[in-house]
Amino acid sequence: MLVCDTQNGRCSLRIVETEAYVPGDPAAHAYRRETVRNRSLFLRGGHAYVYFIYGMYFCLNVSSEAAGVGAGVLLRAGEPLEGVELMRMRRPHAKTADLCRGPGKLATSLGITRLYDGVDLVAPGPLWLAAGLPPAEIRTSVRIGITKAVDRLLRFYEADSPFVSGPRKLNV
DNA sequence: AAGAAGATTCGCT
DNA sequence: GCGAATCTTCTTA
Repeated sequence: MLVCDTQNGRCSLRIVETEAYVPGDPAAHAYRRETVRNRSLFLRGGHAYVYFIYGMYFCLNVSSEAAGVGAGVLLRAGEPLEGVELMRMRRPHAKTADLCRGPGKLATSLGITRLYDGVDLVAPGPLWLAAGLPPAEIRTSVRIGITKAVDRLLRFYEADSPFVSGPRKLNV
């Protein structure tokens, strides 16, 4: 689960879809070198990397390797748990099932901005990861929206979740 | 110094 | 299904 506290209250969700961006991966933001933008990917696993994309959306990653390596897991979709009303205020036109269906939507619904970049997600703070109900079955597919390393099966999603974004074909 | 691309979403056709 | 919105960052000249 992912929990986010803001001035307006608490929101939480159960993570149902992720994508891995691994060391040596041409599609990864950390592929070339450490920069001001991607430095959080180089923190010890469990830190937030929040970036701004397409001039309007934020996306949240969890760094996933030892300090200095540079890798992360993009949180693509979640099942809303706490704070559904607050999420609805942030995305007034979305149906409940769509509140966190997609990386930009997920960040918007939870109120995640670059202010959360670099936060330790396994320590007390405004944003953290918590244990939740594990998925019954995890499936894989190619990653969505990238142009490099397009064949790698590094997208992971809960098989039967209605809160997953994008295609749900088995191992494609 | 300038330009293009980008781990997306939404609205319209 | 397609294109616009919108801006930061990195690359190239």
